Amino acid sequence: MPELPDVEVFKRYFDSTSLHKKIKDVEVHTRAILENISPQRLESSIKGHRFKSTRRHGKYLFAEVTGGNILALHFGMTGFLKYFKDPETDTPHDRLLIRFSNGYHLAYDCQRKLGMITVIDDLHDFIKKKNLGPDAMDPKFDFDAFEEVLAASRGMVKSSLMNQNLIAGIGNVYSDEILFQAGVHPKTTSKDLSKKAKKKLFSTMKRVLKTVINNKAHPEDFPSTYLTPHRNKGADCPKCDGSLKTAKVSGRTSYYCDNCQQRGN
DNA sequence: CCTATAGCCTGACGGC
DNA sequence: TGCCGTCAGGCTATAG
Repeated sequence: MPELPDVEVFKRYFDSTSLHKKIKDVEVHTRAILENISPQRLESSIKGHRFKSTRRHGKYLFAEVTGGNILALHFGMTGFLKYFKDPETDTPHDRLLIRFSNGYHLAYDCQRKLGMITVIDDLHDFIKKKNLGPDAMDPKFDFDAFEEVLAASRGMVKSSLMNQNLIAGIGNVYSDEILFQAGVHPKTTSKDLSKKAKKKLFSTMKRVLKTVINNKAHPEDFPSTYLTPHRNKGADCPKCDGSLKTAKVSGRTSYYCDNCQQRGN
């Protein structure tokens, strides 16, 4: 579930709660969540420092500490952050706990352990190693770049949108939303899209991501024509009289409306 | 080269 | 009541 907009909301939460505070202690509660680093090395990389800035690329969040090390976080599908003071209000699956000297804590919670945490020293090296495509919200990722991505992939357009090596940040839920708002059927093959449809898809992608971020990624606050709050079997289409359908695309359940979303065009 | 699928992981839910 | 199968969807590894 944590896709680009969700992680952007996490970033802002991190910024408003955890920047510039002295890191008193670091506790790794689940070492399986660590990638290529020991609990000891993670601890010594950030302990005694302060977070000075954060960045986001796709679904990854990066927090740089004084001294240069960068804490890299991925949220899998159940990850989130919580800043709190009272230990009673700790989350049930806190895999990493950062204690600040002001008495507050930042927990990284991830029930299903599908997320990951590591420490890196160079952002661009990391992005390169992970073979991540451009961030979907990066202004430099413009229509020409988007068109190249679609031209390079032969499969279904939903698969292209979700492929992190092509575009970083879009997952199952928001690819469905983008396709629904653009009126494109998820099983449309990329090569069947007209120039006009590609342009609409591109501008819709940017607009949907921005709208979701502006609504703090809370589906209940999305515009009434949005699909996301209706992701359950047999739900009514928020735009027409029909009901939503599901189909498997790239092994994921895709929600769509046969009436509102056309193949091709 | 490319895309599709299985599996990791945990908890919720429905059927029997 | 309680057990089992299925599903959720982030990713990687492997099969096609």
